[in-house]
Amino acid sequence: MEFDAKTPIYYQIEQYINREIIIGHLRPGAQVPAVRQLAITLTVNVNTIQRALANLIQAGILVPERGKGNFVTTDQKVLGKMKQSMIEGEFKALYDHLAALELSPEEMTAAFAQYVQTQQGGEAHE
Amino acid sequence: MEFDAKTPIYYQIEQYINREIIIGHLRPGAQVPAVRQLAITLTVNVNTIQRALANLIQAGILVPERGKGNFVTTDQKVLGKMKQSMIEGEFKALYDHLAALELSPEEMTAAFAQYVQTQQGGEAHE
DNA sequence: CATAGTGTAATAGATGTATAGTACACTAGT
DNA sequence: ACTAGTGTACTATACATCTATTACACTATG
Repeated sequence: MEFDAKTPIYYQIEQYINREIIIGHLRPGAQVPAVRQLAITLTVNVNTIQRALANLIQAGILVPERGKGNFVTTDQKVLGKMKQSMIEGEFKALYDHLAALELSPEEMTAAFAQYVQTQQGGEAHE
Repeated sequence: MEFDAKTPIYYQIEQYINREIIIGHLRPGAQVPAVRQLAITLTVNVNTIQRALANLIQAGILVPERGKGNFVTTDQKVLGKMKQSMIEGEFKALYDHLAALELSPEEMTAAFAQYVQTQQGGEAHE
């Protein structure tokens, strides 16, 4: 997996797992791949996986069962909040930066819509 | 100034100065505040300022004059590219993350437009 | 109870980031 | 010349992040 060199890997893994849950690749109650397996898949050290999982456990998104593994919570309230904060976080980052560039709300939406347009036409997924 | 604890301060300062240039607070040819002054204003160490400026100089956005100070380039081509990549970078980050959440292009633009709406109503600029 | 699969803990070392402090070099004004 | 204002360079220290490695604890299976 590719990581942004400017942000901690453990944090990017947290968000990656959150996305896997939101998409449905990891369903509520499902077992998360073993830490040693994740370490291989994501090409990072087990400790880094562990740190990411510890944060997700702390947040109640994953539930650990000793000797068995880590499982996605079935608490829909927690999952709903997580999804909300994930998406809002993305929007807020863009909004704040565009606001710092003194774009009006109309300009923001128009500019982003135009960008999405360009991505649709020239999809050159490498 | 407030910094995101998850990304290097020097990088956030680079982007801050880029924004100041785009907005027009720093015009082409204008002198950037002295490094020691910036260190006080942004409440960081001089070395951190220095590292950010070094990157901007490397990129041709700032032009150093020994003993005088650092100045914003008057090369419109360089400034244009910088502005373009700044805004595109913001869009790309959001687009990629929303795409990872398997939102369609229409859903993306609609969701962002809706978010901007919510920001307009409840503007509690502190 | 032995074993393989899980998570968990602890240590040591490398690297990146940020701070603190000192020193040097160039420019301009007096 | 002196001085004050610039950038620049270097060392030392502290902390966060990541890796490598080893060890331990719990669960399930045979």
